[in-house]
Amino acid sequence: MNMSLEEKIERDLDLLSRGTEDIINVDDLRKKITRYHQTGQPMVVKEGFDPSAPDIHLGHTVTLRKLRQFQDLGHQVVFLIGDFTGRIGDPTGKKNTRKQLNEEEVLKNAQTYSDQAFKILDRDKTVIKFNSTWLKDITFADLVVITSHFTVARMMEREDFAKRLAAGKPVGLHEFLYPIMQAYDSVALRADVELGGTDQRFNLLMGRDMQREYDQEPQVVMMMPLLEGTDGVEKMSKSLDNYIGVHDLPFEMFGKVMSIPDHIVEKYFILLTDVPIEDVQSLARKVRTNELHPMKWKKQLAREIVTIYHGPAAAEKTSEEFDKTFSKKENPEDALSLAISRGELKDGKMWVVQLLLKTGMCTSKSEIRRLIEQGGVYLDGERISDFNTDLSLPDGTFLRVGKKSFFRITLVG
RNA sequence: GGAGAGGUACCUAAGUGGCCAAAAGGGGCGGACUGUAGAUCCGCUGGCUGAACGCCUUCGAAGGUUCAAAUCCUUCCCUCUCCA
Repeated sequence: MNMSLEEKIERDLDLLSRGTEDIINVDDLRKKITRYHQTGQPMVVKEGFDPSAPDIHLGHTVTLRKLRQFQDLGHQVVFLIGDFTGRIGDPTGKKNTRKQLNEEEVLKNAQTYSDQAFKILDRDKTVIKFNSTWLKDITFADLVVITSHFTVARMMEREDFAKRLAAGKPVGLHEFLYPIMQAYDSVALRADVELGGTDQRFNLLMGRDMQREYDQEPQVVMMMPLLEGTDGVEKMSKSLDNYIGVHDLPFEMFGKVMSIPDHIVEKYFILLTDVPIEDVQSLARKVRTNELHPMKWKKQLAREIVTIYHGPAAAEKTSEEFDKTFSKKENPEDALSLAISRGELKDGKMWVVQLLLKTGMCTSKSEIRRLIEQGGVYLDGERISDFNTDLSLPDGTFLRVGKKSFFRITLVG
């Protein structure tokens, strides 16, 4: 079908705006899109990645998916690895000064990081760059010139710096350099668009300022909302252990999605799935009018997400498995296998505490004893509440620890 | 360089000689319940010992005083505020 130029531009704008929190500014974006359609010159779309946490979770995929949309429309994505800045540690949102990483750690993380990102990005349409390429050669003299464009007051506008200062927390001088370097990256790349979370507002805007200083057209700043983790309150992050990893196994991924509170389900639909926006809204409406049960709603979300990372077959299977395990309380099929060598058994028996230690989920025996006394341990569906019990363990015995951990015992040797 | 405040468990934070393995809240874990790993309620939350209320280690670090130290003293490290 033949679209007019106007229609193409509006279509692109609509698509790219889905789920965004803020775009600074939309007119600039429209101008750049128009130029693309007129001249065929793609936009350079940049996002920087801090390689301090090597595991990608759904929180990261919010902007990655947006980058993918740019790619699908024909634009050039630069996956910028902040190997140089990573050694400083982005102060964004931190209540405390971040620990600095050494070069080796940063590079290793960068590798695993980009590998995982290609679960979402189109590898052929992505350029990977390291910001050390240009930042490492900056001299002290250069730095003086660059930093002279910015004032201390300007730096202190930043909420997290101001807050830390007000709270009597330390702010390292080197942390001022982070936004400056990130802004300089935009100059080095001649970025047309930079993507980031809303927490990146300050850093992203610095890029615009810096580009003006270097007589470049300022980049469009596109901010995506921060994704709450499974607790529904805090930003998804590995350190808070409220994350859903793109590498999580289907069952775990499904379960973690099911553990999010109801109020963020719609947001997850918008930011993490390709379900058309009208459908997302109609589902949410049905939940509000009690036409759709919140649990069913959430199960659909879980299926959508598992489908993206593991395919539709896995999603279907996992969904049934979940019902069996938690709604009907049956033993799940794919429990982790726990190998026990026959030599470790005495008269075919093993002490519970010893067995639990084998699972590797508790490191201290006091913790195990507590777990048992509180009734969190089941063997073949029977609760073991005395830690003095010796258990006979035939091959294939089913061990359940707490709500979510299941083991199938395999005898070896 | 000067003056003052502070560093307590995963986090916030109380405790200023014995009643302190250390209040309270958050988080986490377990149980009950059910709508799911959601909500609510209850319990647990340093380690060791096949378990008694027995031992060991922990309140920035190292020493010291004392029958007894998170608490007092000395030195050191770190942070904040004000002044220069």
